[in-house]
Amino acid sequence: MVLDPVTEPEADAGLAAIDGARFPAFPSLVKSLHGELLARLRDYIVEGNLAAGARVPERMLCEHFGISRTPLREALKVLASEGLIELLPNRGARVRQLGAEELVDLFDVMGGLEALAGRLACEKITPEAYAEIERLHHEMYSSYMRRDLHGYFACNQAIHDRIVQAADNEPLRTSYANFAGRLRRVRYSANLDENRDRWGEAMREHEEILDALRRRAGSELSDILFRHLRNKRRAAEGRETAPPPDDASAAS
Amino acid sequence: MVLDPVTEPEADAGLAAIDGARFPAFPSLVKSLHGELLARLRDYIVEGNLAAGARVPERMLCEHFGISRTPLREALKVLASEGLIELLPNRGARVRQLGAEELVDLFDVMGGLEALAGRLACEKITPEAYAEIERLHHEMYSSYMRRDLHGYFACNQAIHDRIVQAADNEPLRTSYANFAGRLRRVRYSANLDENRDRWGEAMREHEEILDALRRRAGSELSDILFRHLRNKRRAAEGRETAPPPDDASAAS
DNA sequence: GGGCGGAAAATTGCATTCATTTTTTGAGAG
DNA sequence: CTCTCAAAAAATGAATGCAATTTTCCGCCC
Repeated sequence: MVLDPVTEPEADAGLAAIDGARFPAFPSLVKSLHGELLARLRDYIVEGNLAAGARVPERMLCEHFGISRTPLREALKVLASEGLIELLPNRGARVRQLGAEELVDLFDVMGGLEALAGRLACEKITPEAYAEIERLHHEMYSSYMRRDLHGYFACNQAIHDRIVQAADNEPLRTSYANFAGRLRRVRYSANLDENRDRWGEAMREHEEILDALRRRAGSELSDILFRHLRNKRRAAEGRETAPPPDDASAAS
Repeated sequence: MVLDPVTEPEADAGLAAIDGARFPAFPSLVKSLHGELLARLRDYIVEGNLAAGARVPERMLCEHFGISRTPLREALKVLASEGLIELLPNRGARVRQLGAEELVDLFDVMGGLEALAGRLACEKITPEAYAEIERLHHEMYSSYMRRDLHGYFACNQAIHDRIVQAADNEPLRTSYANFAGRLRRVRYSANLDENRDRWGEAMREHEEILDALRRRAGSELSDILFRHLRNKRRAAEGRETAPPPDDASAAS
């Protein structure tokens, strides 16, 4: 069984792009059909093909993926444990709706994980990996000066990913990917284009980040990264989710 | 189906007791038979009824819990996503064996989560909750002076849990519980009885913890908690897992 | 016209069944 | 006696079947 006779979940421009740093989730799960389906279903939901709060139609997904209900339901149970959907007894699964408070909580956890990643990265990063981050930082700065939002986002994303990678901690990577996935459904129109102040502030924070990392100042970097995420959230506050899975960039 | 004909897995005093502030893991999962089975199976494994690295016998567990393979397999998939077991394609599930590096990584993540909890607690803790922690701290100190290891452990555990509760962040609680569960299989014979130095050091660290919390110094507390966990790990280093599910206390 | 009640349809949860794959077993060769 | 290899046995992964619950739909009453 190869999971083929399906119309490829169209609209996957969003994730595929950022996918450069695809995390393996759990090695044991990526292999073996079940893991394949799990990843596909996760993407399907994360990309917004299902409205927030909407019912998850087993039947429909079964034919969409060309499988029977058993593996699908197994995948749903896992996605529920990841917090992406919720299971109502006898009433099926629903796409988890994020309230404002939950959003804040999730951002804080992301901040905590990035803080941890930064601290660990200071201990473990190789000179090469640091050099690469430095390069990305300068490229980002250049994008910033050019007001190239897209380039800026890409570098920004890459830098944060590199820091997590540099932490060299598998459970951390997995958790990070999980929370990032949950937040990916959220669209912040905190378009930096409309928020020059925040953009400049974010850029300054990144200067601090690079500086702390250069000095391998773990505690400091940890602090800065947490605050950085806090500010990112504040800048994006009040914005809701958006069904169409078009643009996948997130403000920083 | 009522999931009855089984000897109740006991010894979960840790999490269940603290329920004053609700530890629902995921609300959607605790209700509904599936969640019940999931919790039971998780406990069954965490408590060491299955040897580390051993095969997870579906057939046996089915009759043990009095259910068919379908719900059991769903639960196994979830436990795999939690990292408690691993799924080998066509070769079933195995209890995850923690190597030394993974253990270190897990401890670091726990440290990161506690650090985050401390930071958030400084922002959100109520005077009453703080007073309770202060009380526990003094009780712990008293146990320390009396060389009452059991009392010391209990207070220590309670303090860390209260800090997580005070952070008032559901996803954090869930993640924390998840990682704590993974580490529960590990028995550190870092018996403070045989390690007076570490005991005193831990006590001093707890003084710092309380002090930072009193001053609501989030960054500081964050730092201390991370270092505290690091030291805890170092003191416990080199110890392996233990099959018998007797005593459930973990060294600090 | 706007609910109300109840039967039909759909959906869910779990058990059972079936096709593959892996593991075990045992006979025979070296 | 040990190793090899094939057949039997067992286990896994997924599909299907079935009872129970929920949702939908439609005629009916107010």
